[in-house]
Amino acid sequence: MPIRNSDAERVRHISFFKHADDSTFNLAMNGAFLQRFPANTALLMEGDSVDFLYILLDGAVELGAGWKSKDTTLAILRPISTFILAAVVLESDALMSAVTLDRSEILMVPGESLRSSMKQDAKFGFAVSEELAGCYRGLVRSIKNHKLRDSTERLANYLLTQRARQGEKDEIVLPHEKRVLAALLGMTPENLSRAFSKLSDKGVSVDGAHVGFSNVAALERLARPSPLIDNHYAQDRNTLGKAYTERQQGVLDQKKS
Amino acid sequence: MPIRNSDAERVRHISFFKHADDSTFNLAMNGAFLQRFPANTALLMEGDSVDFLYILLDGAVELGAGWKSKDTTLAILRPISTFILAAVVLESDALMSAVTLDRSEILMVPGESLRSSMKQDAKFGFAVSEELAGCYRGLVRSIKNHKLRDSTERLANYLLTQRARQGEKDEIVLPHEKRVLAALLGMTPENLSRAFSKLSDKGVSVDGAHVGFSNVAALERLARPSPLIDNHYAQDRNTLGKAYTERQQGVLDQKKS
DNA sequence: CTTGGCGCTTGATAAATGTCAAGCAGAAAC
DNA sequence: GTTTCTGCTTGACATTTATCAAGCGCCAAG
Repeated sequence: MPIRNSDAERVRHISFFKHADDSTFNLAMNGAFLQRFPANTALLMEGDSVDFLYILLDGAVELGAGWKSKDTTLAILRPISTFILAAVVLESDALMSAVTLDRSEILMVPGESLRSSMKQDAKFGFAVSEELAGCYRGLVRSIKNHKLRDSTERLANYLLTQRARQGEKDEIVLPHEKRVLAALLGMTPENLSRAFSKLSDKGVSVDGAHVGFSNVAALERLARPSPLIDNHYAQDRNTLGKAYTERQQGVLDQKKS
Repeated sequence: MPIRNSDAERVRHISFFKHADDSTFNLAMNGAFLQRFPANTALLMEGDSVDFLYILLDGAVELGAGWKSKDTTLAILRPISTFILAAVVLESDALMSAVTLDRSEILMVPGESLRSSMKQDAKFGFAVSEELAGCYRGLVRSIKNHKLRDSTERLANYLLTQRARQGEKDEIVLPHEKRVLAALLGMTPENLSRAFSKLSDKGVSVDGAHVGFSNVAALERLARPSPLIDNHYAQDRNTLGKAYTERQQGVLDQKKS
């Protein structure tokens, strides 16, 4: 069943699709369809072959991985995000699992349609390259965060990043359960609790999913955020894709001025 | 000074360049030049703006990062490898530093030449997309390795990967100093020593840079290698690029058979 | 040949993090 | 309204990893 125009239009002007002319866009959307999933649905398991590019239009998705009896969370996606782009471009198996955290709407775009339109339209292909480059840079920041900071520093920087994304207010709402945040930051739930406690003397207070800040300067002195690791962009810029949010040219200079 | 044909020819049939026809290749190489650096030369620092794609033709390069007073190694490159591809495609600043470990020959390809040739030739652009996808997948494996395994498990898996790359012999040669390996694996040099000691009862012996294996089955039982984290490809396939080495479609099935 | 420097190993100790258990609060199910 | 379940916090203890120091061996410089 061909995709309804209204569903495809939801991504017409987001991320790398905005660089496609109408014929390229229609070629890319050939065979695409919208699917709705309840919460806690496994969309993909590690090692699965991948035939679709997934575009999260509503809800939340957790990308994860496991080994022996350990699991971890590699990313938590919010609308509008694409995922499994690298595996689709390379026609490879998935290296991550994907599970819905909330009830979600996902646009499934056939891999072959995307690859064909990239090979046919160099400008569109270049835009997808930029998106892949942005995804790569996001992962470089993530591994730097893990290798260079301890667990309290990772939490402190996470909170400052969320605060930037949620409008620089004195209170934010954690976008998911704390055990998911613990897995994302690479620690056990018990240690996330202890890390929040450590931050209480930097003015951080917690009430369920609500986190308050009363001494941002002290928190920043501990966190030492760096534009080379942390990416403080506003949340409503998420739909612009990783190519946009990860470009940041000259950002060291911007920070200094 | 234009690049000598003989220098450009060194990359004519490697990695994504092999997908370029002659005119696209010449456009990509427009303004390229070969440079030789002694060991321990800083090629790039984190935050530097990037104007060239670097291609390591000979020697070794360490990609690293620091924060506060901590440093880590993110990758160690062997010939023939490209690096800083994502920053060039996205026209962004470098998120990693690059330093030669040995005396090295590096081909510098202007970023604008590469981007122009990608935009002009969709097939070549697609090949660069595949390379970026491969680089991304390599980083996914790396972060999974760090988040899911302890330091002894990371060393054990590193050794098995090196053994696969060096021809499945009973002895390998570590390709760089142990303190660099320690930084790559995310531990201090003292802990690398202790991890090697822990592996001695799995048949691992060390004599300088030489590592011997006398009980590979025992080592594999501890290491539990997984094709979803580890990439056992032969070293002479390195010149084929990350798109090739990271594709691995259906590899779970291959491993089982 | 001698001296100095560097890489590495080992020991002792400190810090960070994980594991296990218990209890509380709130929400969901009955 | 009651019961059950889940997420989270806190305590106690174990394990992993880092830090600091000392010493050895080898290589480079003089």
